[in-house]
Amino acid sequence: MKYQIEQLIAAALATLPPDILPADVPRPAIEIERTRDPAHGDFACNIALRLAKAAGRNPRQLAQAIVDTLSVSELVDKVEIAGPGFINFHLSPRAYSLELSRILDLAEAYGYGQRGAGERIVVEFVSANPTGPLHVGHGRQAALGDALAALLATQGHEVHREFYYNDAGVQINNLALSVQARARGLRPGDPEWPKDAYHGEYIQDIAEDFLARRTVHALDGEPVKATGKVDDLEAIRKFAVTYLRNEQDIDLQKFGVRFDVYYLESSLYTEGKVDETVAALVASGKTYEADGALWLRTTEYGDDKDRVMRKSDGTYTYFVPDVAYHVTKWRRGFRKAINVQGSDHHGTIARVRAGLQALGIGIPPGYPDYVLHKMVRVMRGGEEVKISKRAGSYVTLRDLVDWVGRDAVRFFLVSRKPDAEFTFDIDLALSQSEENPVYYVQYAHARICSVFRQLREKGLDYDRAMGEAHVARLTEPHEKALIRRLTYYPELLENAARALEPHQLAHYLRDLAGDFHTYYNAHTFIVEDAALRNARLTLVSAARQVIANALKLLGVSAPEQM
RNA sequence: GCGGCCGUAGCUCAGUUGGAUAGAGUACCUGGCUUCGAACCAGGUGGUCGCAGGUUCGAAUCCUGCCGGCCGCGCCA
Repeated sequence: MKYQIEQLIAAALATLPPDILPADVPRPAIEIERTRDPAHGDFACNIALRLAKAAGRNPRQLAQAIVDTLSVSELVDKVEIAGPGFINFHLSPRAYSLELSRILDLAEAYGYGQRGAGERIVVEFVSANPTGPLHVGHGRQAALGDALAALLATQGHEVHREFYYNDAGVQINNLALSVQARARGLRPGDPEWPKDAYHGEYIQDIAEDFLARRTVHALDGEPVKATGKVDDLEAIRKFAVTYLRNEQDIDLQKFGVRFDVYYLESSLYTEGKVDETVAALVASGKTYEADGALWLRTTEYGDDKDRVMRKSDGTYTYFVPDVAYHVTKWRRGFRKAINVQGSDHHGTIARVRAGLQALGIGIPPGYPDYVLHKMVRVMRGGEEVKISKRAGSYVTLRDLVDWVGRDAVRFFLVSRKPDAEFTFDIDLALSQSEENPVYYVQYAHARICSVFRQLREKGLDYDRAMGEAHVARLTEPHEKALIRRLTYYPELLENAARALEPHQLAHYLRDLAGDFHTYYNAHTFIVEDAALRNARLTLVSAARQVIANALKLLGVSAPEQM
């Protein structure tokens, strides 16, 4: 609908005589906005305000000239000039009727666009190291990343959800040593307890299963059977990593998040991609040796200092496989890559991009994109619970989902801007779980389903054709407000996808549910007048559809009864 | 010190990529179930959009400076 209004304005501008709008006046992009106040109609255009100065005319006068040349459309009832020179469009009942029909016809696909058709995007998120259970920060990332991926898919993008495992390096070695220590019966604090070892209870669990020669397996790999041989550190490492990956798989499955690809850092080494990348960087001439290490001149690409690639002990720093990994994204055909990460990692952005630039293989400077989110602080009993794997005392995602339910956690974690800090008060979530906003939205959905159940109990049927034919009967302000909100949905998806802001979806749902509840309380749907009754049922049926669609994008259920 | 992000009602947060009178929830006060589900609705109280300049028809939004908070600044990831 917005697009059609835009076309009307564009056509009018093109036919304006030069004495009103000289041909040499630069034309800004036409912006069509939703009005904030229903009295201003449905859409507003500020083009006259933006052209006024260059055209040497006052905005209202110019707006009048534009309105005079607008062609007639069945979608538009009335066009007005208001305020300093806005052109306001009031849509016709016909326009509303057509859009409600579209919602019911397209059903699950309503709101989808084709802006991203053919473009492959990889969204990387969670990417937790397999050194411990997922914590609530990972939960925020999972909720954000999954909703973002779903949002991009609505715009026609071919989206891949990807999880990158840092299953190589120092931390994994620490993990193996920790499990080994536990398997030998050591405890934290013992003289022989390894430095920097993980203390969490889960280490003990892994050690016990390793000694019991249990078999574990991760979603994408072969089962691994524990040897039970305490001196075989490599066997312990393999078992522990698979064990923890499986634990994370379980958590994510419970959270309703799936990935298309699990990418293992270790595979970058075994497949030679790390060596390949290092060789290419050396060949590029952007590296140098100093202090026994190999450095990359990342400062040439905006980093604030050069970075070590190969340490003096011969091993690589983490950012080398990171660069190699992003090369694979590019080579796998993803011309756009979005990484959802904690903002505490923002320092890595410059060096990864620098590495990709130094390779000179045509990757654009802004590749990959990042959505950074602030950490989640957890409060319990009025005190902050420290999030630390090494300390082993932190709230896991699994705990949270068990306590307040998957729907509430997902909705809650995605409902605010990623770059704002998030305080998750466990006591509050527990004690007021029924006041969580997610129930407000789900209740609207269940209530609509209930209306149709009531209809059947009264021996009536919903006649959609009759309803669509009488949408013009929906003249109450509450009805128009609900229709306006529903027809905004496609624009919302487009805006939220472009801005990479899934939280817009949560706020929209809250508003939409509010519009419905208000309407529900103000008017009875199941009335004697069949034409009006079916028109109203058409409206709430469309509302149910859009609520269900939006909830699905967030990974939240849309119950028919509560 | 340098860099990134944030600062909006008592509290938690929105603000449609610069628009019209800054909005929700919560808390507090008042009212609404003989009715399609009260897990709901209606009304009220509540603001120097951190501070000060600048840009323009127009600023919570963009620029500069300052104040305050979080994070990062390793041959850790």
